[in-house]
Amino acid sequence: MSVKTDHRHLYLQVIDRIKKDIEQGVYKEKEKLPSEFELAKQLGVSRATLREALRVLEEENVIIRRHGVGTFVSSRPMFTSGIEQLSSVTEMIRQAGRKPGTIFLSSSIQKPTEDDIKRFQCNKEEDLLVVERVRTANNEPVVYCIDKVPCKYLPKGIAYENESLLEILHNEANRYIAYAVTHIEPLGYHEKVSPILQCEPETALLVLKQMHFDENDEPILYSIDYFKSDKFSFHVLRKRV
Amino acid sequence: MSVKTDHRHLYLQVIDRIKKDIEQGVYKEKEKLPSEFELAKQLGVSRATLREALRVLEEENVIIRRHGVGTFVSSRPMFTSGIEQLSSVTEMIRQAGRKPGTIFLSSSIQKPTEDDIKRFQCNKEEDLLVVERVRTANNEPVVYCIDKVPCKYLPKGIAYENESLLEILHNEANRYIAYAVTHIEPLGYHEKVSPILQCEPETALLVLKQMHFDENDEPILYSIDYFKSDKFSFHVLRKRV
DNA sequence: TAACATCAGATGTCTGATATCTAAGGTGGG
DNA sequence: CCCACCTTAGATATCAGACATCTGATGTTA
Repeated sequence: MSVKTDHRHLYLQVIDRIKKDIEQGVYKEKEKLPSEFELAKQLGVSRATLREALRVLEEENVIIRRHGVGTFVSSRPMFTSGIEQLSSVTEMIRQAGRKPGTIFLSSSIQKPTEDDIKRFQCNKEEDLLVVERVRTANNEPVVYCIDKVPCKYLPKGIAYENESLLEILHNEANRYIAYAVTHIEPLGYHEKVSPILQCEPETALLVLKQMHFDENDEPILYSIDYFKSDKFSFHVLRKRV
Repeated sequence: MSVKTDHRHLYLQVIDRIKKDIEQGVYKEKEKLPSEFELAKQLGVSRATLREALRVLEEENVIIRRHGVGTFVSSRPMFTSGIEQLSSVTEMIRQAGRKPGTIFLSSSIQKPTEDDIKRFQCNKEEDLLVVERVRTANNEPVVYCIDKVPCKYLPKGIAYENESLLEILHNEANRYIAYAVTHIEPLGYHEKVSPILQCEPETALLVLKQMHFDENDEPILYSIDYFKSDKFSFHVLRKRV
């Protein structure tokens, strides 16, 4: 084990450990895991804690459990990718093995629209910072972004040009974005955006409109991202209920 | 309690019970739930079982737990809707309060393509049933569907025109679709599909390409659905990892 | 008034037990 | 030889009760 102690809850560490073991091939697809008793002993945790971790992994479709039989690695474990996972555009580009970049277009202070007031649960006099950017991969424009965030969440005199907004919110304002509700729309052609992204006429756009919340469910950031569909691909795991 | 005993696992019943209580307003948004000890006593289960249920509910963003403080109803509990939930197109239309219908275009037996072989893990001589349909809402075409399913999963001499494919697979072949991996793409204009759906030139399409699996992770059904974007809206809850 | 100490109550974790399910193997009658 | 039934080992499901640790509130003291 490494020297640095992990202060996160035990069951989370167990989840990560098991995921890592599956990814690294310690347990292969469809293979049976050791029994709960045995696995708990190996990991040095109680069976109850191990079971909480397994319950989450089952929920995430990483493993399959059968009463009286055993626990198996799902034939299609899905850790990564997937639109359900919230990651910054920068991260997506980097994971695709490209060099991320940003072209800064504009930033302004605006009053909220009717929809903004609903979204942020704010009053109509509150100031919003609106930032307009183009994200590039290997210097090629791939995403057009508009971000709106109430000024009260931001420290004054920050250079939005360089850092990621998520990072500024986290580091400077101590607001950690925990999840987002994302609306998905297709767009054939956009008078302003399509030329910016140098889209061929037949290239459609995928629009993600996202309301970001922090751990306390406070609405922090609203963003609209236009993705060039020939450069990005999204997928979702859909479960029957 | 009802007479019929519930043979599903206890923790699943607890999950449903708590969800129902939240939906029916027994516990309101942001409200604190009883302590685990108290709640377990109320529900007549052990604390360990209750905790497994709470762990899943936390994973689904229905509740928020804070060590040493308590368990709270999320301010935005999301049971329903959302693209992560796998439901048939018929169901979507019905939930939107419209009358679902189907226009049957064609069905044929085809040999699998290269991609199909990979998808279904079948050999190149296996027969696939390919069905082509248009789904309507209040008699207006809204979705164009192509479904591919290996013939071996289907009984012979079935009328695909009327029933849902998912239902046929469930009732006749005893194959229950448990989940699907869905790829999302935008499409500006499709030479064949756009006219069928009577799309205005500026109306883009959202394409969902879905590989459906049963409980044993066997690939059963591949479908491509073209949604008119002005009639359908999708959203996803994205969590940070 | 501000920093510190204490305490109640909540979630986190552990231990060890029993209940129930499943697959496999044995056993006997046909 | 085969099939139906029984038994059993081993796995997950659930339980009960204990202790550990964290958090927020309250009280105390310099």
